Amino acid sequence: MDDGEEEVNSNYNSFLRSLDNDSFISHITSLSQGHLHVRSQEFQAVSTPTKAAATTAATSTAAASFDNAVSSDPFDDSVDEEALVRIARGEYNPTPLHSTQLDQRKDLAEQPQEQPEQPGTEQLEQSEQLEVQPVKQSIGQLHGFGDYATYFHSKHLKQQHQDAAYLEWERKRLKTLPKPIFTGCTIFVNGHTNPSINEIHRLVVLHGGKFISYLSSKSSATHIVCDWLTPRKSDMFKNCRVVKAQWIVDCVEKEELLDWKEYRLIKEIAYDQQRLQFGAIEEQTEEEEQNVHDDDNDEEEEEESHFVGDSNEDDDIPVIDSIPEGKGVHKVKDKYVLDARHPDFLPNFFANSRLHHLSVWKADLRLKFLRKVIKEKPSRFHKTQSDERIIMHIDFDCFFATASCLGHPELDIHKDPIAVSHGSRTSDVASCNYVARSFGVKNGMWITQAKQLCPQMKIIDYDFAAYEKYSNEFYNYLITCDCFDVILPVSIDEVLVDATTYCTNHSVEELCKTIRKDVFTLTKCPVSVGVSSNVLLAKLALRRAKPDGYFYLQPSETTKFLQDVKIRDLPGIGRSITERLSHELNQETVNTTDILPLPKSRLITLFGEKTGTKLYQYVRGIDDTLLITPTTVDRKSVSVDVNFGIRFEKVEELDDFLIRLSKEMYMRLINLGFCGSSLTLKLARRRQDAPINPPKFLGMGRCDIFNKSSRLGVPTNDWGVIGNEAKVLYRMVNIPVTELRGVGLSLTRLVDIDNVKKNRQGRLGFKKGDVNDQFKEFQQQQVQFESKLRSKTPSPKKRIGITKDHFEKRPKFSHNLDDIDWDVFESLPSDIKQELERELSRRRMVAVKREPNTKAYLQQLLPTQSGTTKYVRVIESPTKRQSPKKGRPSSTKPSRSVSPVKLYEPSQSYDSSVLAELPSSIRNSVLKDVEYTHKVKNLDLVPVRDKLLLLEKQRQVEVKTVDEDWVARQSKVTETPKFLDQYVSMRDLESRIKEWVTMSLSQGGPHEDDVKYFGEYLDEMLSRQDISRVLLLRKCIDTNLELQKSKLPFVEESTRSFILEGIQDWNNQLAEYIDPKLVKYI
DNA sequence: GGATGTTGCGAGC
DNA sequence: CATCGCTCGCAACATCC
Ligand SMILES: Nc1ccn([C@H]2C[C@H](O)[C@@H](COP(=O)(O)OP(=O)(O)OP(=O)(O)O)O2)c(=O)n1
Ligand SMILES: [Mg+2]
Ligand SMILES: [Mg+2]
Repeated sequence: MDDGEEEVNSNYNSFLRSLDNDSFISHITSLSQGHLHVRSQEFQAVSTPTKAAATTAATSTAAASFDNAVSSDPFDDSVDEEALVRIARGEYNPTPLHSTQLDQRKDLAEQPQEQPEQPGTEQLEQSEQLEVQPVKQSIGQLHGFGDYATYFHSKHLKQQHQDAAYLEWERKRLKTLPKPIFTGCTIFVNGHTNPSINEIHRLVVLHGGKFISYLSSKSSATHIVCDWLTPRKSDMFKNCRVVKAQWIVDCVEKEELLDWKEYRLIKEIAYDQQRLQFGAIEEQTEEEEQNVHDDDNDEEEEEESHFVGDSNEDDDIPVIDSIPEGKGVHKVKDKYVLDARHPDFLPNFFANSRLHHLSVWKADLRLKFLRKVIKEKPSRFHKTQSDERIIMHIDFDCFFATASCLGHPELDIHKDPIAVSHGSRTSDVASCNYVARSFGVKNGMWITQAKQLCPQMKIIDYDFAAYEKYSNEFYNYLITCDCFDVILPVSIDEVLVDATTYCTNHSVEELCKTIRKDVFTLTKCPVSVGVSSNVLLAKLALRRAKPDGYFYLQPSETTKFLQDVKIRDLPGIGRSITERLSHELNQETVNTTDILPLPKSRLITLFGEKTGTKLYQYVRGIDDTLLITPTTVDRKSVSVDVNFGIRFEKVEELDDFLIRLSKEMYMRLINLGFCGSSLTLKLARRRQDAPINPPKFLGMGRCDIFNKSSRLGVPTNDWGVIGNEAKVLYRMVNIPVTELRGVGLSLTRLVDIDNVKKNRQGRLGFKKGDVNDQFKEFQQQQVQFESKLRSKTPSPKKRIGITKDHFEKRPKFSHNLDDIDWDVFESLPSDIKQELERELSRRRMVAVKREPNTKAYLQQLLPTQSGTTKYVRVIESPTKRQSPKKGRPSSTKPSRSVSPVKLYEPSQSYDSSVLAELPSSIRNSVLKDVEYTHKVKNLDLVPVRDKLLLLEKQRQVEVKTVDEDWVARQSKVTETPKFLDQYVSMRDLESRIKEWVTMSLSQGGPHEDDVKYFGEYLDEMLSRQDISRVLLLRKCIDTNLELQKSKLPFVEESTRSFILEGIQDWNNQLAEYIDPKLVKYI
């Protein structure tokens, strides 16, 4: 609408931002003295020639409106033009609407007749024939109405139907059915198990249980059967009942439903597990009001007490997925929608946050590949670094979309437009396939917009477990195929490899083809490959390779290739630099060629030493980044951020949330083995011009970011310390809780937890009196805190309060805010005033504005020693600044002298330090005790400590030193299991197999025991999800048998038939012992 | 001028 | 009716001594 207005303001704002604090205040002062015209003068002076200013204005408006149109989404995937061209050429057929629908209908109609991969037993096949008709009909009908959303429901029903038929069949066969021990249980099997998924399926159904073959947010399982979980999945399933497959077997054998907890798979994360041991005694204490308020998982809670009370409730087994309604502080509209006030919000959020998963996956991968390097001989590293290298950048095509789609056989990824998303409206499109992209849909878009562009687009669910699985396959393959000097994971779907050595005597193109073919065979997901001589060019080549292709950018073609590359596409060049450059060059889009004329020195002045140099080199296709796997994990920080669902009304709600965040942080720290000594609280505050409710449901909208950090003194992972420090930090930035849209914690200055332990031990050894030690730390904290309080002295109110912080950090202003005449300021034109206010607020120069009743604005809620809480009113003063160094005598705090302030949540302070001293292997298992202590408010901490020490003693056997053995066991993905008690590489295994096959054929076939052992070995690999290797080894046998067969014409006739018999024997044994294990992976 | 802290940007996305 | 907008490192800049 009023574009002109917008334009001016946007530019005015960037002008304001470009000023340093001093000039900024000076600017306000001059304004508030009435010189309104100064504004435009200054403005133009800064933004260079007038014409430039005009263009900039145009660009930034364009950018702004683009922003609005696309969503306020921070990501910015640009359209892949190349891909669109391909699509237009028909290589990626975007089928017209009607024909798409027809195709779908056809696919779906056929679907029910296809044999489902899952229930592979003959019984099920028979049952299929018994009763499939009605189901088929119902599916057909649903299709008729085009209701694909319910398709899976009916698929589910179909399975139930099959199961019923199977049961019927068994009844006829056996005349009677076994005891229905699993009545009321709904079982889901995850990954490879022993017995197999099919067998479990059969057993469960046979014994009265319900079996489901996939978990969705809508379906619900009472138990998840699983023998091995990736760490990531442990996280996903941490609130579920995950049991080992043996549970099923034993239940069946004993003919009763055994306590699943005896078979629990996830031990380390379930806080409450240990409670059974205490529960009998302390049952009453824990159902106090504290419990209701402070519990992280009410559902688990109840369930546990049921079991303690004794198992008489087969019928009302709580359901894993059900969201607890009603109790506690949560926001229910029509459905269960939690905001950050609800205790279940956090685990739920992280379990479903794609960005969280992506981040964690990335970190995990780095760690894994680091370990690989440690294990490997370093020889490869020193190889010819100076030569021209072959760098490949490999990336899955629309990864989430493809992977999720594999769980939706009724959809055709090549024809149907598909997007992965949680919901509708303002839900993000995480990934959309290339058909959807041909309509203009992009990753990161909101559903509303995507639907506008492509109304028939199908939305499918996330399937994080699948992404992990395919990625695992992918990475394992890369390791296994042994062609790379370096493998550097970039993300879950993306990797950089150095193939120089291999390509000295192999064709690059062939390698690309092979990789693409193999990965597709393994995962059914296409990857694209970009190849060139350095990381930069490989990355750029990848863009051209997509989708489903490869592109080899020869060094000689670099210059030509770079001509069409926009600087935005260069790695390391983001939005900010792009904007500044387009401003600088006075043109809308900037190509690499536009930068060529600029001298290096100019780029350096503009963007700084490093960035300038990098830019200078990149536009010339130069990139000397060495592709070397880092050899050390030197993590610098651990952080937990939530910028979704943050809606608080009361400070206490935030306090509770901060504690929960700290616990999350604590868990991560424990898992990573770090303590840290510097804490930063990051807050996102609704921008004053942003609506209270941002366009995105429960989103953050446009915000200003505030950071506040403090030294903790000693490295810690204690959630009590972290949480309470966070509360203190919050009280130092004066932001009303209602304005918060995002909260994050970040711990830096990390120290390896074992070092902390070592230091502590050293100290303890010297002093012995550990409790005193603790107390001293405690006091020290208190002193710190008191001095913090003291530095805030009450003083006469100002019209606009300035935080003490401001003065501490910027004491040398020549222009003080006090120079500003606020009355004149108030009378400035409202748009200008607004911009100034926003900028003031962004610079944290304004504490609280427009809050007439700010008298109590800084309430300090602190737990006191007695357990009650006290409110301390603090009014910050802009005029009086204490010298921060000298702790001043305690004169000014009348209100807060009664009792010493306790900095910690009840519990925590003691046991956590004990915890830090435990060997990492048992640390996890004691967490629940800590949690327990907290819950029951057991103030007698000594027994807990004793208990921990005892536990440590008991477990001491398990605590191995770090030797070759240990290292080998750490990396599940990259290692092969021990073969005949030896550590072996894939190469070793392959040559052994060759030997074995050759040798066995001279004896008329393999020994049965050997085949069985081989089978067990594969099982072991399978349990590590190492499917590609397993298949490789299996294939290796075939290859060698083929090899022997091919030699047959050259041997004597008698030998020939003998060998043929041997081969036959091989095949028989493989079919009996090996292939059944693999059938579902082929 | 170096050590140290804070902020903003960019990478995954 | 909704939705799951995270996490890390580095470079530039600010400040302190
Ligand atoms: N705004 C975004 C962008 C990506 N992703 C997720 C989903 C993607 O599948 C995955 C990988 O990101 P890519 O950038 O590799 O995008 P795609 O793999 O989806 O597409 P392509 O690589 O073919 O461009 O990350 C996301 O959640 N949100
Ligand atoms: Mg991808
Ligand atoms: Mg990617």
